[in-house]
Amino acid sequence: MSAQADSPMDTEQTARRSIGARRNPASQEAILDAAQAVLQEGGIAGFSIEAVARRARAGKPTIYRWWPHRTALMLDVYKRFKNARSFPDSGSLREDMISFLGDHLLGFWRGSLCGTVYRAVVAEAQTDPEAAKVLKAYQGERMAHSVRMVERAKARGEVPRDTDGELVIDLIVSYAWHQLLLGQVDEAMDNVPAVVDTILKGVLGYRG
Amino acid sequence: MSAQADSPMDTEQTARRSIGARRNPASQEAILDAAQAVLQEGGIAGFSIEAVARRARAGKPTIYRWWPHRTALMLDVYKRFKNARSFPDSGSLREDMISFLGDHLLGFWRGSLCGTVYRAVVAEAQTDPEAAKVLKAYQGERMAHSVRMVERAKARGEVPRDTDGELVIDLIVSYAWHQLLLGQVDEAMDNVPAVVDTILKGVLGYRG
DNA sequence: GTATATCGAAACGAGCCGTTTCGTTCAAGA
DNA sequence: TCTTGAACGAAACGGCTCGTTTCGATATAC
Repeated sequence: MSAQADSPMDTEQTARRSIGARRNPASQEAILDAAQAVLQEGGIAGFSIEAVARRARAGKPTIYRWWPHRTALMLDVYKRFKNARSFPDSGSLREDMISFLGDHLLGFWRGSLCGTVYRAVVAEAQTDPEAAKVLKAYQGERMAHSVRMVERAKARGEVPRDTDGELVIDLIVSYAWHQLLLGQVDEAMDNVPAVVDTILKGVLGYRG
Repeated sequence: MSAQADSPMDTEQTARRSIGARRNPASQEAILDAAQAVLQEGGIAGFSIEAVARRARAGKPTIYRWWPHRTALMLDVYKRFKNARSFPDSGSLREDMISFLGDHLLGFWRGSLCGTVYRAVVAEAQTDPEAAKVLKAYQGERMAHSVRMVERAKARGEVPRDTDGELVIDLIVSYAWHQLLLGQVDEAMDNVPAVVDTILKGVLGYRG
């Protein structure tokens, strides 16, 4: 996260100008930095093209030229966070799930302040159908990766072959979303093992 | 739902005036009707106090006087839907949970078009901290009611006394939220029994 | 009879929207 | 070498919604 290393203010000291008949990478960087800063500070509420342009010392037309919707800009910010994080593979489904929920989802959102950005994206998807489509596609892609956790457990004989892996992942992700959207990520960290155990073993002592 | 019976247009024909030094119920009704119509037609995107006031033929100050935030107005619209629905009490926790998830949450959101309103409320809570507080309070209130489902099961000896009822409810609600916010309520209906069974019994055949 | 609180209407300044115009900068191509 | 053309930041545009204020009319409560 290069943006984390630098102070939020020093996106650029000298005024940027055109570098000829091609896109200026410095401007692109500065705009993304500014968008990230604005999102993290004010959430989606304070996120406006005007604010981003001011902060980046860029012209509004420059932003509109390269990002058709403000959702596209937000998603680009989010993708900068989405670094290559390898999925857990501890040899135990329970450990994998705990790491997935506590580390990959909740911990990641909390630690990198990326949760704020993600909340904004989810909120935007409730408004803009285009954003909804992009988010849904992203979720599908993540699901395809996450479900391997369960597939590996099947291969180990840890769970039966006919286990619905997508349902298991979905329950975990749903819990994480719910806590994120209610602003309870910190508190939710404590419940991680209990959530995983409930999904794996159900309500202990349940007599159906 | 009286608002469903009437045409969306005929909130009032004659202009409403003050009826003295007290709140005008007709105006309150007209504003809620208008807010509901605007939300259902345009989602949160087209929802503005101006639009509601125009449609209700009401003054903006009248709205601001009685609803401190637009979120409060949206939530009031939602509550009009949610009223007078008794929680399931079938004598079986599994049946209660299936009814809760499939009927009370997903089915309700789908059937009454109320899901659109709720999505808007959740999205708004990502923007406005005040809205987030209101929504969180509402969730807490609902949780207090929902958790009785589990308490009754404890009384029947269906689950142990030390079962974490809030966690069980939370997992159900989280799943419903996730599907709602991704616009997958219809598809989610098919998974209701599987979700409930997973929460109650875990992954069948899991060998931890 | 008077005080008081409500109502709808209209207008306010502020902010952001998305677009257009303008002068500058410089790579690409003739 | 010289011209073309795209990208840049700055500024301004008309239009919209915001939340607030002012206003005259209304009718209850005291």
